[in-house]
Amino acid sequence: MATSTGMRGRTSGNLGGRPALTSAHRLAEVAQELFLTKGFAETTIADITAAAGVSQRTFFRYFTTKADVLWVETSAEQARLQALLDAAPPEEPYHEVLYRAIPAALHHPPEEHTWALHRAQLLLTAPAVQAQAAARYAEWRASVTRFAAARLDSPPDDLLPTAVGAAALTATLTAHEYWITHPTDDLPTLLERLLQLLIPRPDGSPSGAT
Amino acid sequence: MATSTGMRGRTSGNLGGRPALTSAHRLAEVAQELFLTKGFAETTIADITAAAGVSQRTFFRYFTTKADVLWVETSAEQARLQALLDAAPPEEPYHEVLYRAIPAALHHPPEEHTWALHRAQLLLTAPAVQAQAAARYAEWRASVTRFAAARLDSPPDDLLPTAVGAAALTATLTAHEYWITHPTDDLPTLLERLLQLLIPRPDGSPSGAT
DNA sequence: TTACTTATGTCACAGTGCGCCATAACCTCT
DNA sequence: AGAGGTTATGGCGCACTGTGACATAAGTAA
Repeated sequence: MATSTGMRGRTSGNLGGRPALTSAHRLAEVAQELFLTKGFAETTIADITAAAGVSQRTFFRYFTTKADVLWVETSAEQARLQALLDAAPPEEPYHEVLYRAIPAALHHPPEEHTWALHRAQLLLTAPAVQAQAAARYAEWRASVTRFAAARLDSPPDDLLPTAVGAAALTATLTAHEYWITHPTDDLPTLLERLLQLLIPRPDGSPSGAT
Repeated sequence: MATSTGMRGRTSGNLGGRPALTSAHRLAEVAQELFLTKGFAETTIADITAAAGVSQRTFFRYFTTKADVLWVETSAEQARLQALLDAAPPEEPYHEVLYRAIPAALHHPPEEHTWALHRAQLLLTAPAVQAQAAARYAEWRASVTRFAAARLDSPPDDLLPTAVGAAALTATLTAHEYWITHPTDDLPTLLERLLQLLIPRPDGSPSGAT
């Protein structure tokens, strides 16, 4: 499964060859700061590369798309989720695993909260970013779908695991969306409540709305 | 509420002025056919306008974006949903209204089925199309959220109506996504099953999974 | 030094989307 | 018919994104 990040990362092993002038992280950092001051659409690649001191061509060697700089962190979160799902005890009900694992995978230390909030605002409002979003979301959802299918002992393209994956994804997105309009709310709490509201449970237990 | 379609429709009232050489519908028709034969990304605006016999500049007077031609039908579906929700009897439980109204709003006569399938394939797979998608999806979801909030007698930015709107949207999308990989399945049936699985109900009744 | 490797820069190009201005085609009123 | 207003179109230039081809800089190992 080629996780298909939009990054074209330069080779990591530095045994020979010209040393890199910059890095994906550095470019993403510079870019995100410009996005916050000028807005995503108003920031050009020329702005970013000028600030970073490299040529435009170099930018596109690190990222396939301008929007891709916003998704640097995503693969790490994706990997955390996958690891948490793999490590979950088999006897734990699948919905409880998800209530626990998804907020945990998205957890960031307090000092990154404003960064995470800014990122969420950019991810959910800039149209060009949405184009890349679908592919990332698909991986997130697929992890949950596979997990649910395994727990339900059904093929992953059955409707129920599909629904569980879709619910997990939309809970994640809705929580962030709600969060950016209510920034004082606690994201993990929002996440857990939405997961409880949205994830279907096969045992006929009540949905968590009250 | 300016429904903000990506169309820049020429004035409809034709009292005076040069008659239009083309129309949004005609351009969308030509474009969609090219998309199906060559693919979305591989079809250029020049291809479309050449086939339609107008200049490129004219295309961008009808649509703000290449991807917008795929969303012509959307505002009609959106309007149908809104009308159905407005007309629903107040005593009917909100989730049952949604089970009924959403498949109805998306209903197309049998002769349009292949067209609808092709459109769904394009909408859900071409990255550039996703950029426009978020705005359309937001309207769809907002209709449901407002409806749910009214039925639940709560402000529309409460978490429960928000979750209902999110569930309705993701059920719609997931049904289409499932449909394009299982084209022989019946879309309205898929829709209804997913709505039953995903829409949270406040009364503690079992979720519909079995 | 020589060879190899890797990152960068420059150039040219296709494609999207927009602003501006001229022009074509239709209307109504005189 | 002619004048004036209205609307759609066409053409031109431009900024920006993203790519391919090719040359070059700056390291490492022999």
